[in-house]
Amino acid sequence: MAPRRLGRAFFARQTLNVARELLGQKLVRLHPGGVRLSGWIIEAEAYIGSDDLGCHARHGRTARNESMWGPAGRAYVYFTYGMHWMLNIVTEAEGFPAAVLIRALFPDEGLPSMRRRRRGSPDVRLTDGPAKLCRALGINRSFDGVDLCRAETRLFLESLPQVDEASVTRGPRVGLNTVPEPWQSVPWRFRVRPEIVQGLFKED
DNA sequence: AGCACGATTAACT
DNA sequence: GTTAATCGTGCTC
Repeated sequence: MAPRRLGRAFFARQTLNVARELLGQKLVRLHPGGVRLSGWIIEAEAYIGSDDLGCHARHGRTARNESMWGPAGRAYVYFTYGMHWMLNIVTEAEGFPAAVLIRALFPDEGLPSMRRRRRGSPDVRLTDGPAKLCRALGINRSFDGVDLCRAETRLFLESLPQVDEASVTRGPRVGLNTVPEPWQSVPWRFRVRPEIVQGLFKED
């Protein structure tokens, strides 16, 4: 049975639901030449609107965060710390700035390419951070604004069964250390339980 | 024009 | 646990 691509309707919903339901879905990067790089999403965070003081949209609409204001199902890719790219997927209605940050993957296809891009990292560290997975998959500025729902894109998501509730943990978002409350502590981070991810690595 | 800092990572004590 | 790396971005002057 051929896997189905996640379409616009999946992303054009409440960001918290999208973030939760992205767990277990497969992120696929099509390499030039047809090689597939992919991994299952195991961690994601919601950033919701310009009132959310942890969200880049708190500055209003700017050149950098423009993609977040666009239609759902596009990539919002930004540069930070002078060296790292981060991948988000835009959610909700066009004109409302919200997105889900993809924070970690369990690597599946294209391991040799990922190892080349992330030279020196063991497989368990290949895609276990938001900047690491962008590096491993070769995601950079050129992906900002790309529509992940179109047939010919080189980046998209494939639909897989939902991760069951018992396998999911929820908590505060990471790295918002100077953000005012309640935004620093709202439980908008979703993860597949670490012990389950460890089990996935052991199966290989 | 200048400045402080970031949705992080790897290396080190 | 602490810190350097490294530069685009948004804010202040």
